Amino acid sequence: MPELPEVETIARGVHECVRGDRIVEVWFGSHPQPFKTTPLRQARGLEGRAILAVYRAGKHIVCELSAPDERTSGRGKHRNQRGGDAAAHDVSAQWIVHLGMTGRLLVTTPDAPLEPHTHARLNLASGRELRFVDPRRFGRLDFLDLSRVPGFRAPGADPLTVSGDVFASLFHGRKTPIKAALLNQKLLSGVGNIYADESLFRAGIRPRRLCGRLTRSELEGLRLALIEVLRHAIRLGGSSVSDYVDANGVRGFFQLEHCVYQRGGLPCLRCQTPIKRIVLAGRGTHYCPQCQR
DNA sequence: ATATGGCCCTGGTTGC
DNA sequence: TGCAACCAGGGCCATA
Repeated sequence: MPELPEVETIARGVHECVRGDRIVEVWFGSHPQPFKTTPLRQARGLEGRAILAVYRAGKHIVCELSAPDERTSGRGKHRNQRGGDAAAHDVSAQWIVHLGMTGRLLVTTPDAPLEPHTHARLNLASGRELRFVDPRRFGRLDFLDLSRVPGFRAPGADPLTVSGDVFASLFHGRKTPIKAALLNQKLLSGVGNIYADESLFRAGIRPRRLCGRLTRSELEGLRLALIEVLRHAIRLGGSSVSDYVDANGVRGFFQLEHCVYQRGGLPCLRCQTPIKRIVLAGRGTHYCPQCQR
């Protein structure tokens, strides 16, 4: 499941591949689930725009788009080109991609074999193609016209840049287990099941501990553990569990460094105690009963 | 207001 | 061996 490190890796890869390219033609599949904005509105909105930048916001991928170039948008071909590219670098729309559980964003050539469950194909002026593939259809696509709505903002703080004070205030006084709070995107945006379990292990904190009962120094330890885990995972290109690959179809390697996630019953890498698996907030949760208190 | 549980989906795994 | 039941889970929604 793509979380912060996987989304960061994909966004960087897509950015490198398609920055400056222009969307010439858009094809969308017939399943309605992936579309927050209707496919027709998204397709009309996307065509003719240049991709200025691609970046991660929480678990979302934001594609920043220029105003449409009337020459390539297919409509308004007869208008004059006064102004030309003057506004080409102003962000006037965003395409938002959330990968859900099994979503992939791939840069391919148009003749690459079409994978099952391909829901979106964006033909680019360079001849490349940007594809959204998602078997389980938990992913979502959205188009934001910035002349009508504000730009995308992640619902919570970014785990990599949040200060110790803000981090502590997010969890202060809450009566929910710390693991559930880590998964709450309105508090921190980007942490999912893998990195919640891994950061709690590295911080030595049991997933069921209530937020309000954690000391300030435990919270600061958790923040630093989280940053360490996320940065390490980004360096290794993310965790390839399920079918995660980056924009070029390359797998990550952080799954080889997991200490607890999906290691239920196996010996703790630090103390050999068997890793426990419980269900918390509806999610499989893994921890070492010896190392985590 | 805040926390919990059901639901959407399909592919891989398990069990008979 | 083959098929069916089960499980995984991010985010959204209804409910307590």
